[in-house]
Amino acid sequence: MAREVKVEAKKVRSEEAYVMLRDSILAGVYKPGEKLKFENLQADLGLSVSPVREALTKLTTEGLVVSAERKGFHVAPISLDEFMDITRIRKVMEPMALCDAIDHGDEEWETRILRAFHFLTKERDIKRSTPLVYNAKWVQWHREFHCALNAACPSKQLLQITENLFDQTERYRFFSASTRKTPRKTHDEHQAIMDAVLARDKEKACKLLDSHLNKTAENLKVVFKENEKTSI
Amino acid sequence: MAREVKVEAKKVRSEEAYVMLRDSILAGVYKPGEKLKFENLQADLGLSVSPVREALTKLTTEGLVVSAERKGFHVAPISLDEFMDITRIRKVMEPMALCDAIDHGDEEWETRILRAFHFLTKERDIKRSTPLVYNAKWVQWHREFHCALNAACPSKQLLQITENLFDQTERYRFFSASTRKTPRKTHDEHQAIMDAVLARDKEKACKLLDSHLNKTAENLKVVFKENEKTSI
DNA sequence: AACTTTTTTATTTTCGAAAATAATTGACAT
DNA sequence: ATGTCAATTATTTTCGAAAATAAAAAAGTT
Repeated sequence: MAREVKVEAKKVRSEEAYVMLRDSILAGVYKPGEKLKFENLQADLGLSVSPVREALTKLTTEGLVVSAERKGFHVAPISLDEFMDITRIRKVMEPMALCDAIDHGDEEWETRILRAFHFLTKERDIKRSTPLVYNAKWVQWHREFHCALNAACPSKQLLQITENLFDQTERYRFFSASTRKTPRKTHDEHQAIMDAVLARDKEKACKLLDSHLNKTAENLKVVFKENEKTSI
Repeated sequence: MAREVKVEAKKVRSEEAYVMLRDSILAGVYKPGEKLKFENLQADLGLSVSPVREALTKLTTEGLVVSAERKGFHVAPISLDEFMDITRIRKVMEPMALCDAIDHGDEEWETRILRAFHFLTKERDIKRSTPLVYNAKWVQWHREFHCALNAACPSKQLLQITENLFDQTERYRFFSASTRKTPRKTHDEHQAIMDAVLARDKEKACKLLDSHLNKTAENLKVVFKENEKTSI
C-alpha cells in the first residue's frame, strides 16, 4: 500500500520573502544603508507587493531594516557604536542562554551542534580556497551553529533575543571580512566553545564565549578605524 | 507674517492600526488566546486589510500576538511559566537600563518622569473609585512611566528589549487585576522607585525595582493558583 | 544666478477583489 | 450511529491597480 508521503507544508509567500530577504541582508547582498525599493524586491523575489511588505515589516521590528514613513525601507546602517552596544548586551545574554542549554540539553541537541559544526567546517574549507568571496552557505551554517548551541535553552524569550542580536551582528562580520587582510581563526574558537559545551563545562564555555565576543569586538574596532582612514 | 503652523505629520494607517491594536490588547479589550479575525478588526479600526495585517505582523514579532500560517492570528496566550521567564530576564535587563538612564539623564528626562507619575497618580485616583473597571488611560500612563524611567539610557537595543518585555507583562497585570480582591499598593512602589531614581541613587533604585518585580511575580503566582482552583 | 512655484515623474501606501486554503455542513455508505 | 467523502461556506493570503505622497524636473520671478 503506497505510503502517503508527508509533503512539505507549503510556506506562505510572506515567509519565503522574509527568509530570502533576511539571508540576503546577512550575506551582504543588500548592503547597510541601501534603499530597498519595492519594484526591485518584487522582481528579485518574484512576488507581489503584499508579501514583500510583510517581510520588510518583520525585518524592521528585528532591527535589520529601518523604515521611514512614506519614504520606504533601507537596510539598517551599521556603526561602531551600535556594534559595541549589541556586544555589551550579548555578553550578558549569551552566557545565560548557553548555561540553560547545557543544563537542559539532550542527545538530540548534541547531535544538532555536531552537525552544524561539521557543515561549518566544510564551508570554511571552501571559503579558504576563495578568500575574497563571501560564502552565503557559510553564513547560514554559522547562524545554525550558534542557534544550535543555545537551542536547548528552555526560555523562548532568551532564545529570541539572542538570535536577534546574533543576526544584527552578522552584518558586521561581512563588513569586517570584506576589509580585513589576514583572516582570523574563528573556527578554532568555535571548536573550543563546542568542546566545552559538549563536556558540559559551563564555566569554561562561558569564558570562551566571552573572549570570543571580546575578540570580535576588538577586531571590529580596528576595521572601523582602518576604514575611517581610507575613506577620509 | 503668519507663522507656518507645524502640522502634526499624518501617521500612516498601519501605524495607527498598530498602536490601537497594541493598546487594546494591553488593556484587555482583546483577551489572551482570542482569535483576531480580519473582518472584525477591519470593522473596529475602520481600515482595510493591508494596514491591519501589517499591524498584526509587527505585534507577532513582538510576542503580543501569535500567528499560525493560513490560520490567522490570535492574541498570545498567557501562562505562569512564560511570566516567570519574562520576569527572570527583566530582572537582569531593567537594572542595566535604569543605571544607564541615571548616569545619562538630564533635566528633560526628570521632567518626563515627573509628568508621567503625575498623570499616573490622577488615573490611580479614578481607578480607586471604580475598582472593577480596568482603566485604559492608567495602562497607558503606566507604560509611559516605565518608559520615562529608562528613556535616558543611551542603548537603543536595551530600550527596545525592556519596552517589549514590559508590554508582554502588561497583559498579565490585567489578568491579575481582574482576579484579585485586595488591590496592591503598587503606587507606593512606583513612587519609591521614582524618588531613588531622581536622587540618582542607582543602588537603591535597582534594589527597589528588583523587589517590585519580585512582588509582582509572587502576586501572579497566587493569582494563577487561585484561578486554577476555581476553574477546575 | 538663486530662489519659489508649478508640473511631471517615481515611489509608497492603501484598497477591494480574486485566489488559495481551511472549516463546516450535508449526503451517503457501512 | 459512525465515519468518509463531496459540497458549501468562512477566512486568510495574495494580487494588481488606485490613491496618496515624495522627489525630481521644469518654468517662472526677483
